[in-house]
Amino acid sequence: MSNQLIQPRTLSGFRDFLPEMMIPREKLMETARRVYRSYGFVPIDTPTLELSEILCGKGSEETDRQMYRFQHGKRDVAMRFDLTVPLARFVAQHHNELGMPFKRYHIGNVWRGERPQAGRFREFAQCDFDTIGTNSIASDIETVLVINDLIRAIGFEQFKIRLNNRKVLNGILEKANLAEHSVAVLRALDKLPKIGPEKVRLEMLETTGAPDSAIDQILMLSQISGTNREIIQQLGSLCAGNELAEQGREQLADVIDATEALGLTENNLEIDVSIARGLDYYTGTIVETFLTDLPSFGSICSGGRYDNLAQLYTKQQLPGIGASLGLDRLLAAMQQLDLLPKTKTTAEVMIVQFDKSKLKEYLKLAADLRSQGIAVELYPESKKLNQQFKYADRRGARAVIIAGTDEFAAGVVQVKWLADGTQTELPLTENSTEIAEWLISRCTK
RNA sequence: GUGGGUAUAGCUCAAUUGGUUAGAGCGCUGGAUUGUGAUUCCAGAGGCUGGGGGUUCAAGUCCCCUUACUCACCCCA
Repeated sequence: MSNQLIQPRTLSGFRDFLPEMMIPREKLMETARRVYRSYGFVPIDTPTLELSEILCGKGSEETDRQMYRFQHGKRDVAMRFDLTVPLARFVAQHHNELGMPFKRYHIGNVWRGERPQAGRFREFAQCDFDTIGTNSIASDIETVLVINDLIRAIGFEQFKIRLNNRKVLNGILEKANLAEHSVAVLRALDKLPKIGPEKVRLEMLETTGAPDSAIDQILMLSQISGTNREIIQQLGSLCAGNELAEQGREQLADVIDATEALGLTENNLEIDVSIARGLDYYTGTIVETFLTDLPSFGSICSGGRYDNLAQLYTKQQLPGIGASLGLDRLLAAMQQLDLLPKTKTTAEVMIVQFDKSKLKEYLKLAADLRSQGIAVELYPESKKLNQQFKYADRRGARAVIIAGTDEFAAGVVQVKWLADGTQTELPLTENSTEIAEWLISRCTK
């Protein structure tokens, strides 16, 4: 027998989640679910593994390179790179059963074999929501509203949703006779806030070989500034004469009008004509979302409109729009901003096991409180009180219930509130209702 | 995938120009305290200095490889 131990470790870009990280992580998922459901999105799931021909067909060379892919027996399989391509396969396969329009959300892990960095992992969860089967601008507006609700429900007020429209970009590219270079031009344009107009210009000249005058036309976009309405106005002359661009500009105006009427301000929603996003399938509205306090983390929620989601798998034309919350990136950002609670417990209340002979009474009290909606933990051993208290405190419980010989004789319990150390005596009645009420009134604060 | 930086206890960091047995704070376990956490005092556990190889009388320290993290690209949640 070898006594050589295997060093416990995880693959680069893959992580363990300890309880204090997993508790807020699950809470984020619950928040996302709640917000999505409030708009009528319904949950689906798809396999993490698919045939490579399903996942690789659509992507660029870059996504193919990042895909985890292997042979299993005779099959060539791959791990999903995002949740959108599986959705395309899913709706192509099931659209008769689903009916259109179809609004789904999907929370799941995806895998990308790229170099990890802060907020960038090789395995991470995405929380997608999409509306399939409609071109209505109402869906574009709702997509922005969902993102706004979602980020606020998570607890942020300092964030910026950046809005743009690919029709504006593509229309202006057409006007400048640069349509054939759209990928290179948009890729360079996307870097505008990061590297500035001069470097963007150089990159465009280098990659396209287009004349200065054409590049200048594109770079007019970098001159645009002001309020959302001013930007729309300034876009007027840039878009003039190109149907696609004008259509895009109108859609931008529609989204701004509607969301403004519902109370979204420029603090949280801003047109940014330089953003281009995922260069493969977006065709209309595009959005990305940044935390004001951590802009370098990149977008935590991005998406956009596409004309034909499932064209690889069906002849049905399926337009749609959706976005994806980068749950693990957001979690990493919150950790860096020290916004995560330190709690290591899921029970707000702990009962100490004071008197071993009263185990049944403790179990009954715990069951009573649970049935009234309180998460309760009974300390598993009848150890010294100070150790039991220490456990409750270290894990982040809010209250401890103590019942010893004296209390049982008097028909009461002591409830200690750990934050301030105060102790309250409450009657131990048939269903522990008074104790439950007291705890509920304190714990919800 | 390309290029730079870093790696010492669970965490944050020490350790003369290479020189005895690698230290501290926090955290963890127990005790002081058999009816009370967070404060105080005491004790203990925890390190093949990320892993492997090399130079040297001698390596945490110098060299090479590797792995992980990190930053910039690429791309993107």
